[in-house]
Amino acid sequence: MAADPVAPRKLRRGSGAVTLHDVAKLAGVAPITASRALNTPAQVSAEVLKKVSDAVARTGYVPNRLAGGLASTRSRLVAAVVPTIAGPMFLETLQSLTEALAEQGYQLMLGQAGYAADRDDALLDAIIGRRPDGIVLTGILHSDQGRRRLLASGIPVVETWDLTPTPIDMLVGFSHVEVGRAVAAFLHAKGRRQLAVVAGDDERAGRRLQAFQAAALALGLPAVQQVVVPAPTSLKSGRRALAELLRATPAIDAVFCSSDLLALGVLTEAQACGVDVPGRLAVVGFGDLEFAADLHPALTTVHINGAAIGRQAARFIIDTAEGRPVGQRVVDIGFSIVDRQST
Amino acid sequence: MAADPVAPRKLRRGSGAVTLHDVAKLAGVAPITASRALNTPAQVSAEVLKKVSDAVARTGYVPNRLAGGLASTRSRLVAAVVPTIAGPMFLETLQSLTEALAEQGYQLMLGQAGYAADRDDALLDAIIGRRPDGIVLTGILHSDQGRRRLLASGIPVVETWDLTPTPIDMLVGFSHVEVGRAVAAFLHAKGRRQLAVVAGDDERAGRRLQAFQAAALALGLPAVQQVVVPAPTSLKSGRRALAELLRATPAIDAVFCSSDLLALGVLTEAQACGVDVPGRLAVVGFGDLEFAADLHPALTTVHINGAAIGRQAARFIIDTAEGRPVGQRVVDIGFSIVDRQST
DNA sequence: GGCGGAAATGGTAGCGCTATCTTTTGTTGA
DNA sequence: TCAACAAAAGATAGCGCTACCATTTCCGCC
Repeated sequence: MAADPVAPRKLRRGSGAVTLHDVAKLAGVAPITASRALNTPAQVSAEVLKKVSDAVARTGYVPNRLAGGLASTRSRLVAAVVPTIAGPMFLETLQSLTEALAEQGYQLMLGQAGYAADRDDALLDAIIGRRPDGIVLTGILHSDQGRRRLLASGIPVVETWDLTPTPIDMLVGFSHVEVGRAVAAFLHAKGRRQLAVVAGDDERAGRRLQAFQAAALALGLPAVQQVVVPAPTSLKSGRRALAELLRATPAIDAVFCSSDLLALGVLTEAQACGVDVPGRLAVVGFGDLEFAADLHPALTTVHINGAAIGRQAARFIIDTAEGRPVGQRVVDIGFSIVDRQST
Repeated sequence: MAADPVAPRKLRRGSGAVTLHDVAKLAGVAPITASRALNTPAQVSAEVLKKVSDAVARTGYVPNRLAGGLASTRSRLVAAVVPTIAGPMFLETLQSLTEALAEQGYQLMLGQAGYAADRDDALLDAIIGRRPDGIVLTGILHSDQGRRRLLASGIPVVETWDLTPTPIDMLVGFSHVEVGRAVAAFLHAKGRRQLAVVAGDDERAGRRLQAFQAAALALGLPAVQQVVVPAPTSLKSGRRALAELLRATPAIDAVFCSSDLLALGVLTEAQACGVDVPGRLAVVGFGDLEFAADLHPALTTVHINGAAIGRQAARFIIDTAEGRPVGQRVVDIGFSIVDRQST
């Protein structure tokens, strides 16, 4: 065999991985045809389809979606922004979101906004730079400027876990005001009169709290005692808060907590202090986390269908990305009060 | 003004967003210079730097990292695979991983393997297709074939939460066998003799369980009772498991649970049944989740520094991606038993 | 004063894929 | 038989960025 006459300046830059060209060559078709065989198999003859599938199997080819995304301006990436992943509140939403996206070939990128505003900008750069096909906002985006940047980026945005009057784009959530009202009415109907609230220091919990207070007032109840604890909420905060409440106003007969974790803390402290629940004190949580039903006493709480929120958010984004029209851009997923033993 | 003499076939395909070329033009430099001003500012004069920054600010330019990743074969994406995000166990690791990555301009992609093996392949395709600079495995990757594919992909892999004898690549974790042994010795030293285990049905918990049993045997204790519950573990499973244990073997005086959630269930059931903890029954958890310290009684548990695992995993991947040599490729992060009131 | 060499800038050529258009092949009916 | 059209396959030209090489500029120094 003759030696290669030309000594090529081997300026191979690529990753060295199998490319669509390799597959096409092996299958004996043009690259573009191989591309079609993989992406729109209906446009290709059965024979070509087989040759390409075989070539893919033989080479172990995995399409480079960065390249695909660049060429098609569809990255099949979706960003989710949460305050922090450590709080259990949004996990169910994230889980169902990830799953629903994965089923359609989309991948979730996770961004944590933290509970402080100053990282917003860096986070948005990181996200927008990846050109996701959509952004799911769970919990607050702090700055108005951030909202404006998102809008300017042209990326579809789904806000979740809320029902704001002025959504950026699409929205799946429920009314925190309604929750506050409903819980106040619920406790009143159960004969509770001295209501208290333990709420995390975040904007939505604040809205529930205010609505709760207003509703209690409207029902002719005495002033609602309140303790605000730092976000993210924790069992410890709940214990401390109840201790504080009992010290300041021993007569309280119901506590509405802004998370189930807080409620667990309240329950724990009550037990440690010998306060009977629900005899002397009713406790209501928020979120209906998995453990709520099996506590002792089982926790009465506000149930939010977090998984449904995630699925709907995925549907919004995928529909938009695939060019299907999205009819109703605002979905109220509702909530329900699960009446268990703690009230 | 004369009409444009050439009617260009406007085949603008792009996203319409500001590109590096736009910035360069506005700054009056070549695109490549603008690129350097953004990525390696040290290689550029102060004057150019200023012009480019101004142009960026004026246009609101956000670099397209898909294009950058394609050109440089460095996506600055890192994939994390967890069994499910809904279990609280790995959250701390995920959180610190996300943060540590974000600080260096990397973004996390989340993949859920589920507790079943059949989605492995699709998940790997989705991940490998995005050409991440690294993959963090938390919890098991099911199939051996999956491991082989990962290896073949050439992507750096960090396995976490374990200390396997044959790591794929890099590893941050601790020894589950040591945990099992240490807890057995701990309970024995506390005078407990009738040990029991409630363990989730996953491989690592199984290894802790076995080591625990073996150690108990070696210490001359009677056979360890065990209940295996489905993964992911839950409070409910814990309650049921204790009920079952007490029915079958009322004499048990200590329970080692494979998660804090399970331990909370055991504690709850004990309280509901009037079983005194720690008087009659000692309870040990695993994970030291945030709530463990504030339960009543405070939960004795095995502390794992999940945040440290996340940080180390990030360091591994970033060092590898930036071409820095990684010295020690296996890091034993250790564990400790936090002795609180439940034992 | 001019030369070596570093520092700063620019040009070119892709990374691996797909949108768009063009060509070829196959099918049908008048 | 061949125009008329649909289906299948291919050619071309980027997507927006960076690696690599080439060029220019600016010093210091013998």
